[in-house]
Amino acid sequence: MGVRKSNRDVASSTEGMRRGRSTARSATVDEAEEATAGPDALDLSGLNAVVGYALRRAQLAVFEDFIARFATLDLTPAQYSVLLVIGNNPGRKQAEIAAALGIQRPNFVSMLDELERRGLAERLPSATDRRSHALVLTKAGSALLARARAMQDEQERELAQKLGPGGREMLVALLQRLM
Amino acid sequence: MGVRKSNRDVASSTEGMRRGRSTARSATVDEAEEATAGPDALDLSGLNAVVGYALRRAQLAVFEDFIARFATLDLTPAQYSVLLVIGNNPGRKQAEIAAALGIQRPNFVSMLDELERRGLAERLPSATDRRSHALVLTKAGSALLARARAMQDEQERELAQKLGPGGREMLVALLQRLM
DNA sequence: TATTGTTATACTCTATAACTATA
DNA sequence: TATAGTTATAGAGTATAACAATA
Repeated sequence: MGVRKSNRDVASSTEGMRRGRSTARSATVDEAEEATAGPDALDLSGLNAVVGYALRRAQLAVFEDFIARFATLDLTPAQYSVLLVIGNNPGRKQAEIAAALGIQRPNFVSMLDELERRGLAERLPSATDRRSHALVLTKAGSALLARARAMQDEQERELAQKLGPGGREMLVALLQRLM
Repeated sequence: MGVRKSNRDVASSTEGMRRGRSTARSATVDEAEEATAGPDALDLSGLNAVVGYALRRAQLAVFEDFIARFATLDLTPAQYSVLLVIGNNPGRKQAEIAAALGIQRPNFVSMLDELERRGLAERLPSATDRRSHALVLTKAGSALLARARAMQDEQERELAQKLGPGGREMLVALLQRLM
């Protein structure tokens, strides 16, 4: 199972996995066991109780939503994270940014190539080390990042509404403990 | 960014992403903003506050742990989920099992081929429809599933300890709201 | 010697089109 | 005409080895 999908039909991959749609309530107990059973629905109780599986499905759902929103900016989640970290840490070298994001150095090259091609980021020569590149955002990159941040904030607000009062902060705190 | 990794060095991909290691406490507020800052650590505050990013990292960490445990059984998370769903729903056809797991029908074929090759699952002829296959576990498949379940239960217990009193149930309930 | 960025490469996961045999 | 399983294939994401330039 994977996270990033192709750029075609993002929604289809999780279609068979979604069932009941819940709105904001108070978070109390495990509701995984009871499924909105259809006529000949399968028994998925064993899976729904598993933290790892719930994490995977939730992550897919959130990313799917993210990808759909960011399609207008032509940004993937990975590209957004790169712009965000460069923007908050200008002048750092590729290896540092890549490591912070858990991206292999070789794979980071083509990502940067693309961002540079689109005029969003730049590889400046380092003043102290002629091997390394100091990464910065261009004006266009900063502007796009600002728009992306605003869209991301909106998603965060909608997620917070789904999660109920205090739910978002609670979720993030719990997730932090798993890392 | 992706979820499933290659079968070689699973740990390396998230190496650059992990920082502070937290033990069981009570889950209260968002602690994402403060990072265990090293000498010249990067500012990742923007990312750590994002639900989607926290979800991705937590899911990678949990899967990494899962993969390491299940290496002794030579089972991937996907294979485990397939055995589990077939075990709980014997006699269903491929399309049903695949859809329940969010797996594309074409991609499910080779997964079943492998499980059948290892003598864990079987494609029986359907009594009512000569096009479809009724999926069942073999005795060996049921036995392996039992061992896998026990290992998975142990992981769940350890996760519950990391998450603190009521934390696991709370987490699953919150994740359900995102799907 | 070690590190930085890079190229080449391979493997996994995911997705679609199209075929066959049945219904 | 539609469905079940399958084949072939293509695209992302991710991983490693090895190279040149530099430290």
